Amino acid sequence: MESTSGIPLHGIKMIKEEKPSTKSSADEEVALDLENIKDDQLKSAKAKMSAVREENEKLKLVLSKITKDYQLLQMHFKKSVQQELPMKSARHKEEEEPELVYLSLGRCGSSELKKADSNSKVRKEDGKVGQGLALGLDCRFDPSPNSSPPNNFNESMDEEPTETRPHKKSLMTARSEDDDVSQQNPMKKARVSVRAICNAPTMNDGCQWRKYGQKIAKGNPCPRAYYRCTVSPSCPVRKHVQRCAEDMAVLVTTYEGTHNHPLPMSATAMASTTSAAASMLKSALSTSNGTTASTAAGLHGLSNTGVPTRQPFYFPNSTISTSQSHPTITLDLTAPATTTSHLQARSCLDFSSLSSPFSSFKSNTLQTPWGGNYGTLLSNNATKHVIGSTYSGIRQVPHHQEPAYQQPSRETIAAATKAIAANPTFRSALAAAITSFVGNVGENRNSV
DNA sequence: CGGATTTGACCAGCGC
DNA sequence: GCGCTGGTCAAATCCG
Repeated sequence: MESTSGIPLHGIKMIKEEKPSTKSSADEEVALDLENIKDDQLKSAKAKMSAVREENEKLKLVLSKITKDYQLLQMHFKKSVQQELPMKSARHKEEEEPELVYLSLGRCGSSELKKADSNSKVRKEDGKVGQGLALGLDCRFDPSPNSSPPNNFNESMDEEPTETRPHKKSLMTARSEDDDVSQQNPMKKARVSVRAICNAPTMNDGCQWRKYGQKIAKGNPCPRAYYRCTVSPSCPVRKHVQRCAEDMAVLVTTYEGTHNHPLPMSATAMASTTSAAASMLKSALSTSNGTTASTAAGLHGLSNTGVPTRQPFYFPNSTISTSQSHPTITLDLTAPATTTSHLQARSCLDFSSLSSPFSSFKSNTLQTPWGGNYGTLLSNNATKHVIGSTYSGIRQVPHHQEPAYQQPSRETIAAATKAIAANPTFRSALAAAITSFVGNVGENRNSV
């Protein structure tokens, strides 16, 4: 609170200035002057205090609202999960699928699981059965009480086996094991590609990466750089970065895999987003029989037939492709989103800037870990606004005008919760984001 | 000196 | 089977 600290200092300074000038005057005059000065200071201080109190009350209201909404979402989440369980089990019986639904970034597709199961006898020997296959690359809904929520990397890591990255010679054997799975699966690891304007050689997503290769790809004069996550030696996440041939300012970052370790706050935004996108990609492909290009229509909550699906997950300017058997969802952040009026400038991504999601709290705009704001989140068209070009810490260049926080109407909240409840992928991503968000509220308030 | 980066070589998958 | 391409490895090099 700079304003509060500034007032008394100014007052002290005034007193110091006044004292020597009244030295020769009568003591009464001095006393009167001092009293007047003190009164003025007191009044201004009181005014400031009341203003601060008001602001504090506002913040409290906002916080309580967030907490309520969070609890509401949690309730909806639990309810819908309970409701979906019988539906899912019925659906699985139809498709002869295993009970677990794997929404994974590349591994553990249902068919893959079956094949993996067939190989389980072999794999049991080295104790990597099942779980080894799950190795942090999936987000799943598991009816068992021990299951972790999807997209929650911290928790998912806890239940995963701690696999150390095989080095050098052992790498080959490990890769061959991995290949056993991938060779059996025609659909390779899902990828999330992010196109964004970025001047830096790589997009700062808050994670630690080590470059392990560079290659000139076909049809692009710019070399493609290959990175792997070095936060944890066993982390399977890779990314490759390449400038767009058509527009050198556009940086295309493609992520593959899911972190199997706790992420710094600054990195969770991107990880959650890519994971959610990958999960949605998976579901989008499954609804379109896994063939190419469900396209943006599917991402806007419509199936290829134009009929609304159960996926109101919204990624504007996004496309799906399955080139080279790699299902890839591309999030294009270079073009302005049609639904986000206040974020139409070309964006330069810096996900690491999200370490302080409440940076704009002063203006009553609640910054979410996506870099969007809570006002937008619960404004009209709530489901449309949540994830789009507003997501994931977009740093606007030039600085965008921050929208004022709008009190969401009941209908809006109802619509938002309905939409959220309808989509498990969105739910999980939102829950993770809100969890971190609410956590930050607490931290911030404690630190003040 | 240790870690990160560079870069040529190698391997696997895919299409013809 | 062969060539092309993407992806990875690992020795050499760079850098703090």
